[in-house]
This record gives sequence, structure tokens and C-alpha cells, in this order.
Amino acid sequence: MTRWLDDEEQRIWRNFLATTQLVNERLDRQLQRDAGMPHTYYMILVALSEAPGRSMRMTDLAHRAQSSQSRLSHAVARLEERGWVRRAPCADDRRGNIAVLTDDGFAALAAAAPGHVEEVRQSLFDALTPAQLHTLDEICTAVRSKTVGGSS
Amino acid sequence: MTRWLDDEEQRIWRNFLATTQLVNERLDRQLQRDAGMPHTYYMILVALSEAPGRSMRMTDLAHRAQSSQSRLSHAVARLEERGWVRRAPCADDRRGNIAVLTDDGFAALAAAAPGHVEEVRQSLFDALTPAQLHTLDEICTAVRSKTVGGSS
DNA sequence: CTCGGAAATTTGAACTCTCAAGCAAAGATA
DNA sequence: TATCTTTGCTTGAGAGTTCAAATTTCCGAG
Repeated sequence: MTRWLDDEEQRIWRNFLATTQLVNERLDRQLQRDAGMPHTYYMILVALSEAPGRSMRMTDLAHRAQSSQSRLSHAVARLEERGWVRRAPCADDRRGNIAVLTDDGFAALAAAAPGHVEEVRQSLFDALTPAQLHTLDEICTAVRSKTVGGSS
Repeated sequence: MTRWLDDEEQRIWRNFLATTQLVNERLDRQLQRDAGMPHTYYMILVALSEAPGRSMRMTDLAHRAQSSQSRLSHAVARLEERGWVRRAPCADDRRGNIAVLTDDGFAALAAAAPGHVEEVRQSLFDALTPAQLHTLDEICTAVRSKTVGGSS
């Protein structure tokens, strides 16, 4: 009673897989090469840069940057070593930690952004028509809203 | 002269990113949990299982399984330790190596497949209408055919 | 035949990610 | 106030990925 994929579904699935992997690899490679950081770190810096005070609680930051808490914790540790982020204790909750984007971190992000955006355009947007882009948006929303939370 | 993303493009980009990451995570988690292997290993086993003689040259296998040669080499080493794949020298090219799927490897794949397919359906197909699926296919093809090879 | 470059593959080190534990502080309950 | 549970975050170990540097073999030009 397994709902196997037929040939056409298989083809589409593999097409999808190859595509998303391609985009991811290009993104990661560009950032690593030109800015010396993986895409996940870039997302963390972006999230911080958009937060009020360029700072955020670790848990909130994890959600914003689409990261697990453990991953974020490790990543922030590395970013702290580079002087791009620093940690500060949270005033109203002594368990909490706040990650703050430093000026150096902001500068690193600003330096990395143009090359990254260009890669995003070349890897995705430039290949699509406005109509395709619109449908892609709908597709992503549909996939995400389906079974967002699984029982653990 | 950076071609920045406007607000709408930003939103779509992040939607896309979150979606592909979600699908990937679900895939990886399901396989790791239920079959004890990451998705990349699964793809290698699938590629081998579909090859004549259930065997393939390393380089061909790397292409088929969307892997770098280095990654494949490491992966096959691990798969060999589990007895799921073995290496054989290549007859007509002494540099070459052939990866062969063992019976145990085939059995492991067969055991993993149903759960994986179900996850694929739940994570992607079930959320989409036939029209969306068709467009998704076109989108992926468009993205992949655009700038397939970059100058290195 | 010989030399030099290209191709096939592996290896090692550095790095990131995941998972399972492990603390410490906060909240709830009695 | 004395637990008990939950929340926030970190830590360590194990595993996979990447990049650059070998290694071995093949191929073509002299």
C-alpha cells in the first residue's frame, strides 16, 4: 500500500531535487569564496541586522534565521570569535542570551551583500518569468502551510 | 549598480529558501531516523540500483547521485564499511573504480524506500495541485538550464 | 619511446551540522 | 518554601561536507 511515484512524478521529483541543490550549492560556494562564510552564517547576520538594536534573543534569532538552537549556538560562537557578533546577558530573564551584531559584523555583511544578491538573481530570478515567480511563491506557501508542525 | 531585491522579491526569496530547507530537513530526518542513512547515501544507493549490473564507475555515479567526487568517495567508503557497496577495479581503465551495490545494500534500499516515498509525498506532492506541479517542473527546468556551467 | 599534461580517485584536515545530554533559571504546585 | 516541570541555551561527540593536495594511470606531442 505504498503510494509509489509514477515515472512522471519521479522525473519531477528529481528535477526539483537537482534544482534546489544546485541553487544551494551556488549560494554557499559564492559566499564561502567571496565572503568567507557559509550561507547559514549570512542568514544570521541578516536577521540581526534587521532587528531593533541589531540584537535578538537566541531563540528568536534561531527562528528568524531558520536554524536549530544548537546550530545557532555553535554558529554564534564562531561569529563571536571573528568579532562579528557578541553575546550579552538578557536583562529580564537571566537564562536568556542576546546576540548583538557588532560594527565589524555589520561591515562584513554589507561587504558580502552585493555579491550574494547578484548570485541570488543569477541562480533563480533571472531564469523565471513573472508568472512563474508568482506560482513559485504560491507553491512554496502551499508546501509550508501543509503539515507545518509534526507531532514529536 | 547592485540589482537589489525589492520587498516582494525578498519575500518570495525567503519563502523559497524556507521551503526548500524544510523539505530537505524532513527528508534527511526521516531517512536518518527510519533507515539510519542520510539522503545523500540514499541517492547513491538508488543510482546504483538502477544501473546495469547494479554497478557504476565512480565518476558516473557522482554525476547521477548529484555528488562531488570527494563526497562520493567518502560516502562509498562508509557504505563499504556497512557492506552495502563494494569497490571493484575497472577492467579497461586501471585508474577507474567501480562501485557495486551488494545484496545487503539492495535490501537496505528496499527497506528504506516506502518510508522515504511517503515522506516525499507528504512533504511536496500532497500539497500541490496538478497545475502547480506542472509549473514547478517548468521552473526547475528553467533554473537548471540557465547558466548550467559557470566559468571556473 | 618519452615527457608533460589531463583524468580518475583518494586522502586529510578544517569546519559545520545533528543529536543527545547537560546546566541554570523560571514557573507552577502544593 | 520545597519540589517538579518547563524553558533557554550550551556543550561534546559523532558524522558528513568541502577544499586542496596527493597518487596513479592515460593520452597525445615530439
